[in-house]
Amino acid sequence: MSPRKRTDSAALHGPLLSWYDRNKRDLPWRRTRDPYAIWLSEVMLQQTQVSTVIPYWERFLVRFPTVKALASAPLDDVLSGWKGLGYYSRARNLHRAAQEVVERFGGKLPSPAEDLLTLPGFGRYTAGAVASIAFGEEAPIVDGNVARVLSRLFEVEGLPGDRDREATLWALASALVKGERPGDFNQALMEHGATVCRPESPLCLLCPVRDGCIAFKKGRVDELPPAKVRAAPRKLFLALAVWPHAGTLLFARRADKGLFGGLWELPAVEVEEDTPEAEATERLSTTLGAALTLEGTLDSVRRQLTHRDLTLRLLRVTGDTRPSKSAAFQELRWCTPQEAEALGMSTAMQRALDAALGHGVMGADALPPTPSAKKTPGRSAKKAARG
DNA sequence: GACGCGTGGAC
DNA sequence: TGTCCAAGCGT
Repeated sequence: MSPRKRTDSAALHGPLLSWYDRNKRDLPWRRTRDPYAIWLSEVMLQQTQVSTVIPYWERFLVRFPTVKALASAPLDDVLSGWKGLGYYSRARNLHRAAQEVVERFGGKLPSPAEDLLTLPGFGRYTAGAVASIAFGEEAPIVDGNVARVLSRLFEVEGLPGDRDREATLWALASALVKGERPGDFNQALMEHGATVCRPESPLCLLCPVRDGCIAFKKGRVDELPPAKVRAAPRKLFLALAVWPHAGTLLFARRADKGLFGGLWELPAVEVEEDTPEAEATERLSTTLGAALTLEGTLDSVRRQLTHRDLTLRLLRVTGDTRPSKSAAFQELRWCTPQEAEALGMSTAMQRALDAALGHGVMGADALPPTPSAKKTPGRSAKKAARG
């Protein structure tokens, strides 16, 4: 690090911190000093917007108030608490990490960041965030916000993922965080990126560190950082078995790895776009180890993920022998629609289930779909949270 | 180092 | 409606 950069670092720390004190949003995890609650917020915020996280964070803490409570809860309950939040391996890692914290550290999150890094789900960012915010350690962080802010301030070139670029950003963040209130400073950097130094139409006129910003000086704010190149989503077609019996439907738990890992679903097999329904039914029969009869088809449910273009085809089936286990799934279970609400399930599968129930597959005397399954809750809370 | 992994909001 | 994105981690 050159002397020039050190000077810049010192000149940025104070202004960003005092800007943060005046302008920070009132977010619920900024009202606690509980390391566990702060940790939870950091995990939920990975690749997820603040407004989405707020209601999840609050509900999750009511349900699992301490590390020990989380560690002793069944994974199914944890995944159910995570339902709809996405990136479900975060929930599995969080659960495993809580158990390790109990076993290895007596139920209290360890410090420094180096120790946190040994726990599942802790990468360099999350370890630095928890270490600085919860424990006051001078640990650097670089997330998408910080990368953008520092790229502009210091005119850091390179695409996201580039080795030299990442090293430069971490070195800058490391130099900058030295000083008073490292946790608040790290949050100031992110808050600044989220609200002022935004990806699109940054508010440079309101920027507290504009005078030191090389990109602003050179008119390159719109060029830095370069947008990451995103691969086109691949198409994925799944055939789902909708198998009603005595007020229940058959559900299956997916393998832990991969898409929707460990979550429950209407039993699914991957098919091709042009796979005939009869053949899809055959494959479901094989997968479930039970002879199925195709009774009819319901609509398809489409769902756009970042990396997948998902089409779920609902096949209404019956069979004489009802399986209770299958080699293809971790677990099978016959559940009423009400019982299914407590299962960890992706939003995509929830939509498919809602569609099936909406078509009356349970028969006339079945319960109607519950209101909670129909629309996203908490709209007003989300709006209020935007800064 | 590249890729797989979700979702709802913004525009 | 389509497109892009947002406080990363694991493999």
